[in-house]
Amino acid sequence: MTYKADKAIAEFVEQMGLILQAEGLPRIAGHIMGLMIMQEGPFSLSQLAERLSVSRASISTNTRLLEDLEVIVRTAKPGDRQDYFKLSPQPYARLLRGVVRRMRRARDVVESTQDSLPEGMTDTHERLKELDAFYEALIESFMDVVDTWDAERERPARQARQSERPSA
Amino acid sequence: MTYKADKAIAEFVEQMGLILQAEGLPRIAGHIMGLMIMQEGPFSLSQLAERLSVSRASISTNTRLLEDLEVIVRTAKPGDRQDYFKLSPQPYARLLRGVVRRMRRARDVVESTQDSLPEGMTDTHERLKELDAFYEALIESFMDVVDTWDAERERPARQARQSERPSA
DNA sequence: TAGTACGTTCAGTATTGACTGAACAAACTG
DNA sequence: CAGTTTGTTCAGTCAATACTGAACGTACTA
Repeated sequence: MTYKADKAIAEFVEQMGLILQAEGLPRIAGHIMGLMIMQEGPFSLSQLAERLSVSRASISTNTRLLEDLEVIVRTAKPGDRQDYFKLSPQPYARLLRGVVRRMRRARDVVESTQDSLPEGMTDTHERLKELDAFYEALIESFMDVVDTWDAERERPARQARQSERPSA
Repeated sequence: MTYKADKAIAEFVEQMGLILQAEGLPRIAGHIMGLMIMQEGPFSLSQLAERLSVSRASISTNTRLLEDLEVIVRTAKPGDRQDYFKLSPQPYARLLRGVVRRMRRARDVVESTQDSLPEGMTDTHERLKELDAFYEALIESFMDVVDTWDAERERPARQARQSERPSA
């Protein structure tokens, strides 16, 4: 019964749009990512536009965005001039790396404030120190998750079989 | 030299506005939080409005938001009808709890999709399983950070001295 | 070379939501 | 009771930005 599948796919694509949107990304980027989770692809730009009922311009900008975030990769088919897109091998870990970058920048703000603040303000320095320590713990914790994920990726595990190894 | 301090404070308040905004919260919420990190307060609603040069309406809605997120607490001064606000004891850990809640909802989407998807789609199920495992690892990692923070809070440490114990 | 397919970019539109001013309700003061 | 003070809420405005259609540049094809 393929109707049930279609409905589940449509629902998931829609929800991923909302989830990514809550993370500050365009909704369509979430739709693209959601679709690629549900169906491996690869998809051409035109296919994505038609499948998601949005303009090719939107697909172009959002695929480039996801490409910059290293969530998807652009591939080619022999004898076909179109660009094709599919999920990159470890899309979630790569996405998380971007989050870590953002948190590092936030931490930089805290630390530069610590530097430029007069010594006398002891209480303020303590609160900043606490915030800095919090960021440190969080970043470290994130990196742990990413590293664990990458380690798992070393041995071509069952959970990511096809097209996993870059030098196939 | 208090000019240097004022400049550092203004800069930090502004930056916290941008950081919180990047996390999907209103900029003014970041300003409030930033100010309270730099100066302990407590601040009345009117004080915040004047200090940050925004309307009292904005302060009202944003203090309520931060209150819901458990980042700040509303207090009272004897013989003063105004509400006063200051950072809650472990504001960052509490904020993180909200993030965890959001991620749990996202994970729910993944799992309900797994349930409603026909068994036959093996590859899709594997990708969803990977995403689910990723969320699981992330949530667990977050909870670890929060728990560690809370444990540290148990013994009234040096890094959070005044007004730390609820039953003073 | 002209023609076509493909992806990108740019100006314009539409939507979202942050912020404001004003009206309002509740609690206090004389 | 009338008059303040305080916080909330609501309609309206404004700014940010996601998305579209059209124009453009490039590369392939006949």
